[in-house]
Order: sequence, then C-alpha cells, then structure tokens
Amino acid sequence: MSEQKVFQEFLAEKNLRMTYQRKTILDVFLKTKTHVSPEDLYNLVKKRDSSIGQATVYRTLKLLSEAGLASEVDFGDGVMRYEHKYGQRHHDHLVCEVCGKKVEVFDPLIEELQEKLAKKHGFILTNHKMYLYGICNKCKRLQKKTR
Amino acid sequence: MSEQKVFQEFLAEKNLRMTYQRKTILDVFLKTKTHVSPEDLYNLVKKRDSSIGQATVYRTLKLLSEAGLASEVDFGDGVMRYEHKYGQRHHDHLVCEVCGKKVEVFDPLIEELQEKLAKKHGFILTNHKMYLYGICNKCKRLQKKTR
DNA sequence: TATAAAAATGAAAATGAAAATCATTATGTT
DNA sequence: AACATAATGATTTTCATTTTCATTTTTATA
Repeated sequence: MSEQKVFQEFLAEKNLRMTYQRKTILDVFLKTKTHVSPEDLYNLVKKRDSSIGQATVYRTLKLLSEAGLASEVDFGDGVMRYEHKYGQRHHDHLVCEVCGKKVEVFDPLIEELQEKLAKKHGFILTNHKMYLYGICNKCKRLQKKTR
Repeated sequence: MSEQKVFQEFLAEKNLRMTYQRKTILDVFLKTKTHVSPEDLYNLVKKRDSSIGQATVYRTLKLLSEAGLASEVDFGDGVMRYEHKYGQRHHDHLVCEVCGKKVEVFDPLIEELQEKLAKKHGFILTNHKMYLYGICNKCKRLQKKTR
C-alpha cells in the first residue's frame, strides 16, 4: 500500500481530512533522504507552494508520526528530526561526535535483550531510543595526523 | 575523593574558580535524590540562598557535567535533567509511559554489544543514550481492570 | 597590601523551537 | 445550497535555555 493511501486511511479513521496541504507535505517529505527538521521540511515545501505555513508543517509531521509514516529522531541538539518509517526496518543511530556523520544500525540481539531487560522489571516494552555516539574511522585517522 | 574535591580539581585544571555559589550549588545538588531539572535545582538553591541566580545554576550544572559529577538525562519532555554520576555505576532508564515511573537499568551484555556494533561500523564508541519505554506492572493491571 | 587582570555573577533581555490562538477558508454532509 | 466541522496561515505566546553586560569577586602580580 502506498504511503498516500496509508495516510488517507489513517485520517479517515480519525475523521480527519486529506487536504491539498497534507498531500503536498507528505509528498515532499517522501522525497527527502535523510533526517529533516520541521524547518528543513518547511523550506522544501515552500519551494513547491509558498502559501503553505510552517504551523501546518509542524502539525502534519505530528500526524505522519501517528500514522506510522514518520518517526521522530532526537539527536539531542534541540531540534526534532523526522525520518521515513513506512516500509523501513527499525534501526538505531550511530553518530560521529566530530563530523556529525550518522549511520543507521541494527542489532537483533540488542533488541531482544532490551525486551528481556524490560520484562525483568515488570514492564512491557513498547518503544525505545538508542543513540550511540563515537568517533568514525575518518575522524579517527585525522586526529592521529594532527597529533 | 569527595565530590567537592573533584570539582575543585576540575576547576583548577581549567583555570576556573571555586566560588561560594558553585560550592553551594554542588552541595544542594548532592542532596537531591532523583533527576532534577535546572529549575528544580534553582528552587532548592534559592531556599538556601535566594541571591543565587538561575543563570548560575544553569552554568554550574554544565560544569558539573564536564567534571563528571553530574550526567544529563533527556526523557524527551523538553526539559533537561541531571543525576549524580560520581561513584555511580552507569545505567540506562526504563520509563513507564502511563505513570512516568522511572527505573534505572543496566545490562552488561547490551553494553558490550553496543561497543561491538559501533566497532563493526568503524566507530570508537565514546558514549550512548538508551531509553526504554513501556508499561509498568501497576499500570498494566489497572488497564486490565478498566477494560 | 595595593593593584591590576581575569573570571564570575545576577538581572534582564534575547533566542529559538514548538505550541496555541483565532479569524478566515476549505471540506464534507444533509 | 446550507450547515457543521475541520484545517489553514499569520501571528502571538510559551518556555527552557543562553547571552549580554554592568558590577562584583577572586586571583595573581607588583
């Protein structure tokens, strides 16, 4: 099923409307490759239709999250970012603290252990956030040179 | 070594000064039990000396973080929180999405796998954030009742 | 000990992301 | 068409955090 279709059904379910703006914002969002902030997306949307306001972009990103089409990524720099979720496998993020490079990572065993860890404390795990911070290969080499 | 001593040495190292305000703020911070926001701490500090300003509390918390005495905890609700770090074992957090209950958790195997995962991608791991979200035992039972 | 230099402080203002407000417009339903 | 409901965009507001800046405190130096 297409993302537009998923969104449509989500909206219908909630008695919300598929509007021209929402369609446009989803469309532009789907064309993005990396993690976009609401502001990033607003700037992209403006190019296509400058009459669309940034409040609507914020609102629509929230909806896309709820609909399972986008997921929030919080690298801790004070700006929320969104990435595609639909049809994407869950993954976490590995971030280089020097150059900011971001790698999507996944380890099924970690996922499993998280589940177990939660269960051990009487919790049913619904969600998690994991961010690994380090220094990437490139920056490691550069550091050696300049030292 | 006492926390005051650690702070003192950290400041000396950086050519910064141990002032009455910093001493007081550290002292009050050490008396806290859970995760405090800068505002929480500011309110506590005010009780002891109402002349200390909140900018100084913000500034000092930053320093305590750098000194390894406090660590930042970001539950994603838009407020930074700080917890004791000195002499505490590293741990992650398990949060109940219903009642907000927070449990400190630790799994050495997960830690190890995180290291490996980073290495696999050519990174040297320096740090990580892991937050597990779920529903705690209590809230689970309540949900069943009301259904 | 005086004095100069450097750092720290508190009050206030500035910042910036996100949310709320509200008058207007669009959409869907009888 | 007429009505009710929802959505929109511009703007304002909120709120945590940061910055500014004049003043005060601390430290190093003469």
